[in-house]
Amino acid sequence: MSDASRYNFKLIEDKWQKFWINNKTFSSKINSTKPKFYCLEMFPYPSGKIHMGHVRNYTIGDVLSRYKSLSGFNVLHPMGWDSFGMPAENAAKQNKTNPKTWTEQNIKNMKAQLKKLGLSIDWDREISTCSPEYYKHQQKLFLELYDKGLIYRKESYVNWDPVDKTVLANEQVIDGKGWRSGAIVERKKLNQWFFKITQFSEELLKELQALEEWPKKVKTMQKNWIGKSFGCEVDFKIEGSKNVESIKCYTTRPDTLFGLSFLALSIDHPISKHYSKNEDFIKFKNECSKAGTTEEAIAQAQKIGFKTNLIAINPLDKNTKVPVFFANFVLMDYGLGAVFGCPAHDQRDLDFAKKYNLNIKAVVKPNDSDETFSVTDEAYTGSGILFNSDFLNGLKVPEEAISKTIEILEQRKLGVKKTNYRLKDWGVSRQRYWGCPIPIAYDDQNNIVKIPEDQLPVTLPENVNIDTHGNPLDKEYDWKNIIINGKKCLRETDTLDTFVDSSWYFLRFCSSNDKIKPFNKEEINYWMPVDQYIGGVEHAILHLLYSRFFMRAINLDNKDIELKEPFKGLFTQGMVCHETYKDENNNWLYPNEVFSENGREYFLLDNSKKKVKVGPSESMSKSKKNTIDPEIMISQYGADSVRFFILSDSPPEKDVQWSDEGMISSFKFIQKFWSLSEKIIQIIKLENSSNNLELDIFTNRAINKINQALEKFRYNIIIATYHEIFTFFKKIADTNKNFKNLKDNFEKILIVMSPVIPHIANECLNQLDYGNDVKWPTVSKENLEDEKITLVIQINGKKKYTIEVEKDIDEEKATKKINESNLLKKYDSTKFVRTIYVKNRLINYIYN
RNA sequence: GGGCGAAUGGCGGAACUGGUAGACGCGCACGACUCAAAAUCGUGUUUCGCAAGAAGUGAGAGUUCGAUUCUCUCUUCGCCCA
Repeated sequence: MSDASRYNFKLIEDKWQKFWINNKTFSSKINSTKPKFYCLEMFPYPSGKIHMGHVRNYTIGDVLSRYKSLSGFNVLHPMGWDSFGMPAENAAKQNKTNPKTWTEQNIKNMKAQLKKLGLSIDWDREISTCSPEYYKHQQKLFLELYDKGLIYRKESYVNWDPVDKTVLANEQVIDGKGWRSGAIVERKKLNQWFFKITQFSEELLKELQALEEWPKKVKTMQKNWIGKSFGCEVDFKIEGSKNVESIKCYTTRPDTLFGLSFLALSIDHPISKHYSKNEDFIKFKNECSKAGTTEEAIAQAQKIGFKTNLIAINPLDKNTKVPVFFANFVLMDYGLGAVFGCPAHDQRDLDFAKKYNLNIKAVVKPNDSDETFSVTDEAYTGSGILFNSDFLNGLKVPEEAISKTIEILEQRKLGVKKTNYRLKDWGVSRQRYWGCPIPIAYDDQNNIVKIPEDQLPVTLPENVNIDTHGNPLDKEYDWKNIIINGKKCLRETDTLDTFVDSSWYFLRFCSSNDKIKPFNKEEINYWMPVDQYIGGVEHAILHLLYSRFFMRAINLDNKDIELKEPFKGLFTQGMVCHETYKDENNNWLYPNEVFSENGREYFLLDNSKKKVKVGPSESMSKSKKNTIDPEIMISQYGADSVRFFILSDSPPEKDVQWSDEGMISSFKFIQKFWSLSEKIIQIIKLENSSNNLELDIFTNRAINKINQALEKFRYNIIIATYHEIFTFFKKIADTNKNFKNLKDNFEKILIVMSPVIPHIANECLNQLDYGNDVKWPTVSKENLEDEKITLVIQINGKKKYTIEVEKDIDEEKATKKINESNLLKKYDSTKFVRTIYVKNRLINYIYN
């Protein structure tokens, strides 16, 4: 290939990117004459540079957006920045800059990088959650939801880092220690703001069902997260106290009541107030707070208890009296903060019982065991039959036993059936600077005061000292002290969880230029819901659940918006993976620090004698240095090549391996395609020759294949089809004949290639003098299948021969043809039983 | 421990509702061009076998004329929850 004919992607890609911006090609406006399509990818955190995960995510969305747009939809495809959050604060501490400058610089860089990918984004709708233009609306929404009673303040436990004097998110607690300071994390009670998501537990669960275009996996995950369980509240009469008459426990296993061995209460149970002066109890309570707040931390922590002098009576058996403990594994937020212990059939209870030498009585035996069945080291939680249980003996567990026991308890007024949810209210307070200020203050009596409308927005003070322990806002006295309605007040210094920012951004995109309201009715009702949402499966639970909650919260008592589910379709893409490399000292190495000649043995690039240890392919991460920089790839191979490669090797929902060979091969494809296109453009200038029917048929089928792959997100199949297209059109071009239908078919091909490789496809179309009104080609039903088909001849279900026959012929004609061919001569006709004929596919001869 | 999913050539992966397994790409081999190499183009490439042919979709069973596809058991891996 001569250099002159080489495709200059830098020139062409730059040209088209400018063209799209100058012509506002992707700007979106309400248009009632067209069907709308809202395509949204999860917006990025502005960390500084885009990574391959972004490239994959946004390429998938871009292919869909461009396809829908060419197919006649009015497409909304916006982009923004999830720009509040901890990394900005950490970076500010490290680099002595401020979070705002750092974030804005990152956005600038990343926006330029995204533009180089050639994405069809309406940049006029760009939003950034850290800008007051965005969060002022969020503060209004906060107050609205507060007025609706969906937000409240209560004391709650947090993971407390005693060194950094800060609250940690669950994922920042690693092995019970703070991720930054390494200090042992404590449980600490703080006043915090909560969103009442549990008000919608049932709705959020039930309405998952209607989300037909969501992956089943994600729906299951949400279902488990909400965790609906059926059980019952049981009343236990108490002896040994003047203050306490009875304790209510929640249980999902009332059938094991005859195995009762103790009651366990949360240290926050109302009864604990009777022990507030008991020194041993206070000691115990302190002991309990030396552990994290995650369910996992609590499950793994050693089970400890504080024995009270109370005695509980089994409601079904007055003769069984058991001790009452406070225990660290019981949580006040779940159920009633009190459970009954049945050690034989619950591992946690068993561990506890063994530690405190409590009774262990089995009441469920496996179907194949007899009355001597007992439990020693491992609790039995499987199915079976009740025994040792008086009048409950013989009931099947779980089918009849649970419901029957609840029935009896209800009849005797000893308990009530109860539904419980694992889902807890959403704590949104963060003791940090770089987040949306909560628009609340407190008067001198510590009463909650809403910031009045005319004092909104509450903007973050600038030039604060970030490099400090605890929340920097606490020390901003000028900012904190305010006057509301003539009264001195103190601002709330907590900021909002960044999940709040992303719980409604998809609404803001619909009206991102509305200065007054967060969003307006007309635009929401036109664009929403998001038709296709695309992002990583790591957000399957929290972000998506919070967004679903927000939609309902906004909807409550609001007749303007009818919508409940924000995301009609959801697609979760897989990760981009790469091998990992380590040097002899186990330091991670970047892929561009190593080289290999055979793909098996790797050496250091700057010292070819030093061998490199190759680890398994894992999702790209900065910490393991197994990253490939998209910016370098784009500058080296061009955006079209990178887009082409990132879709080529695996279906989008699965993980994809980054491969240098694959990247180069994609680049070569673009080059080859350019030469082919140049040749075809020359051929088209020649004198017309005849029509080529094969050309029509091939193009029609290829487009049909691409359509089907597009609808099913099988983007790797699209790439395979592009390769087939190339091979076919190369053969056509090699004839050097300008078939009458060549130009038309080649144009169609360029259009169906344009979603993946928009720059080169548009440039080729342009060189063919194709106008600006590009429309997706239609597929004709004719010629989708061949006139002649290959019929398979099977003997006893195994393929033996094939034979060419006309399409749709019946068995009789096919048999005649086979008999003429003498193919079956060697089979013993006396042993013949019958045939099975599947039209256009096969004929199966059955012999004995 | 529970839930969900996956397993197909040397590698990434195709295969519509049960009907020709291995599309397409990578890699590899051979050939053309070249003094030579790179690049490019062409041909071939599941395994065993010279061939005819046989076997073959993680393992084992089952349903069926026919199973990568449906059912059961097991193994391994991944994800989520604990």
